[in-house]
Amino acid sequence: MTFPPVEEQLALLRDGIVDLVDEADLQKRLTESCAQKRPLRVKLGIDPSSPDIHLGHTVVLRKLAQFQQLGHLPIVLWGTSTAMVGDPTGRNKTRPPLTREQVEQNKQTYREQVASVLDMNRVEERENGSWFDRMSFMDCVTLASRYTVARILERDDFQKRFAASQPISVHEFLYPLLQGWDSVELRADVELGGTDQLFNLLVGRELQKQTGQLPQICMTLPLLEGTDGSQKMSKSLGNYVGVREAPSLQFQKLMKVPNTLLGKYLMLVTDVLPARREELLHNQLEAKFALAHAVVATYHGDEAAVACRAEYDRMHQQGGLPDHVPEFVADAAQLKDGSLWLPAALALAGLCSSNSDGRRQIEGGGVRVDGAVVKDAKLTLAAGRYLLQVGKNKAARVVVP
RNA sequence: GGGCGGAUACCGAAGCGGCCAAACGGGCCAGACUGUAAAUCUGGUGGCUUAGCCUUCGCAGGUUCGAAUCCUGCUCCGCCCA
Repeated sequence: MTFPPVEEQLALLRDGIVDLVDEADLQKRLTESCAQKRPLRVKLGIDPSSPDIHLGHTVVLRKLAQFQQLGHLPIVLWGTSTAMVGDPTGRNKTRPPLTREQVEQNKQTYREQVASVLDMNRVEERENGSWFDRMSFMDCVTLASRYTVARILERDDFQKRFAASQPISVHEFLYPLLQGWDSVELRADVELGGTDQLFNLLVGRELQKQTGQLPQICMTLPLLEGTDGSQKMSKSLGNYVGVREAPSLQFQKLMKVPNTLLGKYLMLVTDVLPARREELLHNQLEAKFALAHAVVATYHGDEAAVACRAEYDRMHQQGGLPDHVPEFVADAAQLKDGSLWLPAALALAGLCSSNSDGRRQIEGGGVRVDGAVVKDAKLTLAAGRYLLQVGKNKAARVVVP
């Protein structure tokens, strides 16, 4: 195994990160790794607590992939135990407990999705259940004795919750210790995480020192805001771009990312190099197209990305139609005097959520039939085939028999 | 163990006997403006072929001509004291 020169590795690895504890340590460890031809063990813990991953998750995964490309060994640690405990980081509500089956299932789908970022043939996969499941309660007490309450309370969000008189469960106190113990079990050289993980990562470092290991290097990456531009990307807020979503949906969502976040997105979710990023940002629209292209190309291939761009131009600049316009055939029971009421047609095609919603959209001027804006909510469609559009993005054909 | 407070539409949050399908803010949808977006402005945001009707304010009962608003029980949640 040979590695690129240390300086070159450092330059790449530093890109996009927030905290690095500490840089001198990393440089030293990289130098040793070169000399001994030993890949670094780079740990990323993933709690399979929901079934899909989105671009927010890929930020850290991409950094792990960079280590892999440099010849180091990614360790994907499935938090099968920790997923059941639930990471308290940044939480104000208790998370609903997951069953073992759910965790296992989520792990499988995560695994497939992680494979689009990481070469899964060259990773070490582990599960922390393999050690935590075996620990007795007394083992747990021993682990707990390795850290003090004061030190756990140093943690920012515990402090805030404590100050705000919000509840903190005892098992939440334990979470950082569990995550830290994983590093001991894995003999990690480096651990990656989001900025909100810094505390947990540092606990790992501490526990390794206590057990006579070299303390791991901790590296954090920014949390990615969602497409709304303000809150952290998350499925429950609906501001995410899923890696499994259809190409055109991904493309459209990315075109809605606020301009102020373009640089960040390019840095964190694409391979575009820093110099090129800066160049792109001179023209924000082109930068945005480049971003949308890069992401769609990563998950669906280059061809799909090109097709999305063409579709987007057609829809937004020429008022045209999407590539695939679904067709719905009205049922005889939905007709009155042989025709179909327009709001009902919109609801039938899924363009509106109900007849009432359809009526409002029509009155608001957002509905087109065969390309012409219709403002009469009483309009009915006689037998025939119609193209219905609501806004710029939604279109469907409806056939009235 | 004791005391107190809360549960309202997607979310936050008003309302505290009729004028409440329920203020306001956020989000979301649509329109205008921009080769994108942002910002801004406008309209909309329970259902129903809608000058009207129907179903909603934790759950179940009750009082009243009339209840989101009052009473009783239940469930869940938070805070404080020990």
